[in-house]
Amino acid sequence: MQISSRFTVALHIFTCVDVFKDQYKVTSDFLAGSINTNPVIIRKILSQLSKANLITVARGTGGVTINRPLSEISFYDVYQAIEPVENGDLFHFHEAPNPECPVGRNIHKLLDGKLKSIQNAMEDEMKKYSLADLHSGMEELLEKEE
Amino acid sequence: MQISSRFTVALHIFTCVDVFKDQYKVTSDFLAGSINTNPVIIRKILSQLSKANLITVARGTGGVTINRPLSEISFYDVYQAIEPVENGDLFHFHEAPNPECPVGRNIHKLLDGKLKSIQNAMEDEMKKYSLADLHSGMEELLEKEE
DNA sequence: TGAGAAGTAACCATTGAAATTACAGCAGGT
DNA sequence: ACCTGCTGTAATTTCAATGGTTACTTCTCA
Repeated sequence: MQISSRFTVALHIFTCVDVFKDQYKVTSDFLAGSINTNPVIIRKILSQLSKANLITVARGTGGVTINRPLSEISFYDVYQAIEPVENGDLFHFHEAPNPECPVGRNIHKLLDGKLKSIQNAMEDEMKKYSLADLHSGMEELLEKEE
Repeated sequence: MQISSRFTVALHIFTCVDVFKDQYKVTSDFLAGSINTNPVIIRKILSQLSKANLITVARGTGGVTINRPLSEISFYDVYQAIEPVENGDLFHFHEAPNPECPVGRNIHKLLDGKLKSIQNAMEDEMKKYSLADLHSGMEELLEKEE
């Protein structure tokens, strides 16, 4: 099982907006062209990002702007805006284990803390990266191309 | 998106085998009763675990035994046995970004390392927990019940 | 007011998870 | 040698989520 491509698409969107914001008006069609998908898919993701106050999408005229300095938007912020994780739990349990079994009625108490710490390890690492890292990383890559 | 319940079910299975191995023959029906699911689901998971050499399932007579000391089976071992992650990559990309776009043709180079480190953070944390922790944890919980 | 763009509803196809039924194959007890 | 209980596994079904697509409404600016 994988985390849906919407997360990496969102990072792709931010990178595009950052790179092209001065040369082009960055619209959903423009982004769909770079990512090679459908504009409606992009709009749905843009909608999630703007509900999380990370970006502003101009109605009518079109175009995306980023609401905060790049260094103040982490991968985790993007992840949270995009992934509708149930209860915020990464790990899924089989519902309704048997309460008459000593193991069944205690399995949550046994596992919850440990699983949470695994999830936290991942999320904490996500907090270490920001869109500013994407900015500098992309600059380097583009220089190398020349 | 969540990691499938097969992982937590597998941990539940190990706990049951450990707790009940001396009192009962632990069969797929027995396990299905504790977890409250279908025996065939259990057998599929048992099949994955035995292919990974973590357990042995007795044909004919039935019953599950764990192949190694509990302290030598980590959550990560179980996770790897259970989750058929494509290429081992936790994060999914949208296929075929536009190679004519400077961002599109560099997005993988830009993100791959960072995403890998996030995945590694999770997997490393998984390696910190073993079935021995489940054994001691469950003992504590059962004592409290009395 | 018209053009371009976002918002969104309504579909559809595909995929994977989980459940279920059915049956063949195996091993131990009698 | 057979019966019983259990595993292995195929086939099917249901359900939800993802991703794609079309179509239409709404908005803003020139």
